[in-house]
Amino acid sequence: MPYVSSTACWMPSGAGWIGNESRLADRREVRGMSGLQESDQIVQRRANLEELRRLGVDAYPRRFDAAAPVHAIVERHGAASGAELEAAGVEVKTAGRILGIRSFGKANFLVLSDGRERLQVYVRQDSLPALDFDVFKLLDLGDWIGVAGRLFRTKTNELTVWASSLTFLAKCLLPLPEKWHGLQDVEIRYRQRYLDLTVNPDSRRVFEVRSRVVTALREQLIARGYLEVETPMMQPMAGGALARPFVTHHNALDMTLYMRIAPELYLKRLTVGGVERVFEINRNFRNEGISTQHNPEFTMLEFYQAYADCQDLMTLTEEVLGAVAQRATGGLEVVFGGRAVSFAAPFRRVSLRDAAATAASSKLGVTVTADGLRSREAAAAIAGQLQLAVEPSKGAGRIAADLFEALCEPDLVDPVFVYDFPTEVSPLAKQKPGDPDTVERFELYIGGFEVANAFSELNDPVEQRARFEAQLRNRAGGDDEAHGMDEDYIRALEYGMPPAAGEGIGIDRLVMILTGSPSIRDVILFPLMRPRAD
RNA sequence: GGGCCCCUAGCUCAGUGGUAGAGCACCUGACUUUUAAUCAGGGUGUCCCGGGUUCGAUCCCCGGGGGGCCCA
Repeated sequence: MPYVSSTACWMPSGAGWIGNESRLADRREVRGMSGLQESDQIVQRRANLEELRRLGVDAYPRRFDAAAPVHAIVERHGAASGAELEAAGVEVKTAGRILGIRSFGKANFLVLSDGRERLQVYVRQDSLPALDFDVFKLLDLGDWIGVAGRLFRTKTNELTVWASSLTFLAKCLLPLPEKWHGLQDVEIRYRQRYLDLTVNPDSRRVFEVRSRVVTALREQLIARGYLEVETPMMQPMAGGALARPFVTHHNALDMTLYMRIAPELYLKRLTVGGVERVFEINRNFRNEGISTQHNPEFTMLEFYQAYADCQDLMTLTEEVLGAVAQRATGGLEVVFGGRAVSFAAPFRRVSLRDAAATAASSKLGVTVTADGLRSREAAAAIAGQLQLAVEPSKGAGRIAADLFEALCEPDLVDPVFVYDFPTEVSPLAKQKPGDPDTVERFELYIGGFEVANAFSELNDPVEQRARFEAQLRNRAGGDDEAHGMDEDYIRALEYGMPPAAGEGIGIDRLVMILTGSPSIRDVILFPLMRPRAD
């Protein structure tokens, strides 16, 4: 950062400022000596700030009574003709950041933005108090101002505020990205999201859709009688999913804590406690790689419903996601990755082993059936053809799940429920009657990746202990994502958990699809980045 | 973790083994309904960092940093 050296602009007026000319001269000297320098644009902006203070203007005032935000004015009067505006004599008072200045001497135009809409302001010397016009002359792109005046339309039919007063609200000391191309550099867009939001209107829209998605999900569940709760994000052991946790430490208790990888086991404890319908929307943390579909912290909705099973949740999911898509985007159809995606119910349904067997048969030219994948030898042979790692600790179930991921996932664009998961990869789900190798579980795929995961919850404490013990054997066999033994959770089950089904929905991925965003980092305001070595 | 690609002005991007350019932004001037305003003049830079090769490196080589995409 070349421009952090001077603190002069933060000092009270006159306390340390040495004037623009000498400042410039100073800079030229400094350049050769230390390498530290400020661009002319920053010097100019600081000079304008000091000049404002010299005029007696409070450069950082407390408040401003904006009667309406810019977007409200545009929405309310955007359709009115010039004659209608003139007849009505519409006075407005609003505020925002200046994103454009077109100056003609005595006639001047500003573009004022509230982050959602832009509104033109007409500034002419003979319509403003003298001081306000002096302030106008010192404005830079990016400054925050308040404006009052009458709405009219220019010769080119642009809705415009004819300013009768102009109030300085805050200074922009650093130059903004270019107005036409916006901010393209994804690294700056993620690291300095405020700049992205300032100059790229599409970025703001993504996060407005995201907010509507979360609101709609919450409303859908509350309307169905669910209770919203918050459960621990720092846990003595990280369970409820197969993933590596982040580790931290509590000093006063001198104990190791893990950032949660899922809220599942706590929400199910609430089911034991008689909360028949419960949900939580919050962050999970998984210590794994970063990709266009993975951020180390991400937002999940998890919900549990007593007396329901996996099948019930398929229906519920179709209803809820349809309502969310409608609410967030205004329709059931979106385009993701250049392909149409429809949220219209019913969603297609296919069993995991069927999907894997069909894909293996057509893509690899082998003959394999869903039942064939129950044999470890058959499954391993196919995995070998795909150069997938087949560790000795992996049974037929894990290999079948690997095959499904490798062969099927990218093709699942329209929503599809993949059901009947191997028990081996589902330590918390209830087995199918008469089929101990398979659990009542589905994952919902949209746009080529997993968006939701649900199952009939295993509530038999003896079977749960056996599943945890199997996981411990996987861990001993080298699987560091295997689940640990959670005695406290088993004790809760021993008190009796009603039959229940539960589901998790990845909010970030759902928003990616609904906004057509190719990377999860486009829908997370501040994605994790390596720190810059400044 | 592996492969490929990127890093040049505030931003968007060109470019070359001879110390760097355009558009916007910025500065000076003109202009009373413009809107990517226009016109005239002005280039504002640690070419990501550190080594190496070379008379000379932003460019070539090696190492490092940050980012992107694909794969695991």
